[in-house]
Amino acid sequence: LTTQELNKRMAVPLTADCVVFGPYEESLQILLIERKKPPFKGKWALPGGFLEGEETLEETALRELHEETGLGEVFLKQFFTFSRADRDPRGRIISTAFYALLTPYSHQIEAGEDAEKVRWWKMNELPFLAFDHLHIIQMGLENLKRDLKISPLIFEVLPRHFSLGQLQKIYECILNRPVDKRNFWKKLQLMPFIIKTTEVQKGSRRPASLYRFDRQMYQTSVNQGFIFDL
Amino acid sequence: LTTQELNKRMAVPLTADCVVFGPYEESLQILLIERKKPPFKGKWALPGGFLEGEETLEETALRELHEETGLGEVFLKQFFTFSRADRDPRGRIISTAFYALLTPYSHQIEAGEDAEKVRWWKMNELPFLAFDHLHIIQMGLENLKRDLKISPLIFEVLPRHFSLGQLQKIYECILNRPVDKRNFWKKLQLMPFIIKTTEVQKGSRRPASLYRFDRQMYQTSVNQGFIFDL
DNA sequence: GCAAAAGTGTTTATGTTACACCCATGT
DNA sequence: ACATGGGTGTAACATAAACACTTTTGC
Repeated sequence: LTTQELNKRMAVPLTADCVVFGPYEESLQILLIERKKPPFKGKWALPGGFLEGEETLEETALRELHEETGLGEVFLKQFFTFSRADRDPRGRIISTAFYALLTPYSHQIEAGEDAEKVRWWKMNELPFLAFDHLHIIQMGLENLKRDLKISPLIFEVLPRHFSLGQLQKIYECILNRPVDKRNFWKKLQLMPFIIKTTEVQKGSRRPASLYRFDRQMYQTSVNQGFIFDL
Repeated sequence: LTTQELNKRMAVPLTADCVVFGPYEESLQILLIERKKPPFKGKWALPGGFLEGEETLEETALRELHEETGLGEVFLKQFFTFSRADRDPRGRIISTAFYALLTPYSHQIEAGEDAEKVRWWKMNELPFLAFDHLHIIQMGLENLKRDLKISPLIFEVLPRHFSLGQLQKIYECILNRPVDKRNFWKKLQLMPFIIKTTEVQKGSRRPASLYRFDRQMYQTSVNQGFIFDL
């Protein structure tokens, strides 16, 4: 094999990085870890790590997220592969990025082996970020917003039974703008896969009816030509 | 370094593969090459190849497309990275896929070094495809259709000056359904960045007015809140 | 009884769909 | 003259946006 032939099969270490969005109250938050090792030791970064064994990148992302933050059973969506040669000071490392969506304080988080700390940061108060992770976050948010409008992503964030108020708050906080309650509720109630349960949510003030998202009914609707749009 | 440590930096060869769409007359076509070498020697596949040197994957895609098919100056969009361990019989190879859009017979194509032949195939008459390339094509088409609706992609396919009839035909052939002429034209004429030139297209029958897409005006419109939607 | 979130309809404006004929040219 | 694609407007319909008050509970 000539040098050129070898070059053509140049092998590159790959990582999967996760932009975990946690909408909470008024602001969208992101889960970051503080790096324990160089490079960028002590700096904040996206959870993620190297591809291992026979895994797909999707599996890498899930595993690393679990190892570094304790999160499991999370919805992940691949959105871009970052390949600039100078994006990592250790040398050439290519990263495939995923975003996740969950309710922050209903999941336990715990710093894993490679992380000094883990915590939620508000989108508009982010610290200095390692590598090109700020850029990755920005692209992740753009993709999330676009996908949210045309696919029933939002139900991944919610508990199995949820109130329409909860749903609306999450939506508002991701899109970062207020939404008219009546119009929003109307739209949802016209979706045949949003089903009112007999349960109510007690606790704060007037109890709210709880709804559930019926995945199977959603599939049926889509097959019959339903186009999701919020 | 322990085996595990080495494992964590497992390096993988990367390829960039291109799904080149060429809408023409009634049908959407895809550019394929016939492979000159094993594996899948003599079978049809997407143009693409290995990442080299300091390139980004975007640069790899452009270069390989040029080397294998003769195409240059093409609009490319990254849409997914395929990472199943068994997707390539040579071993673990990960591929980042791009789609491109162009008018087929206004570009010269020519089989390069690694290709026996290059030719356009109709979407609904595809031959047996190497690797997971059929799957890649399907995902590429889904992404193309989605992007086409909300971004001014279609102007990448057209010559600098184009008639609304040309535009409509391409649109119909990608979406694979007829479109109402008057409604379609109305929408376009309301876009401030679709500008009528003084030129006309002679040749066939009644001459058609030619329009151009003003990229700068498009940016201005978007900044002022314009939301592209066709 | 008061604060706080749940719940509910109607009107207006806007955008989308459906639809058919004349025009300018080449052959 | 005729065949071909270019070019144009309106009415019906559907969807989206604006808007405010009553209800139920916990404190």
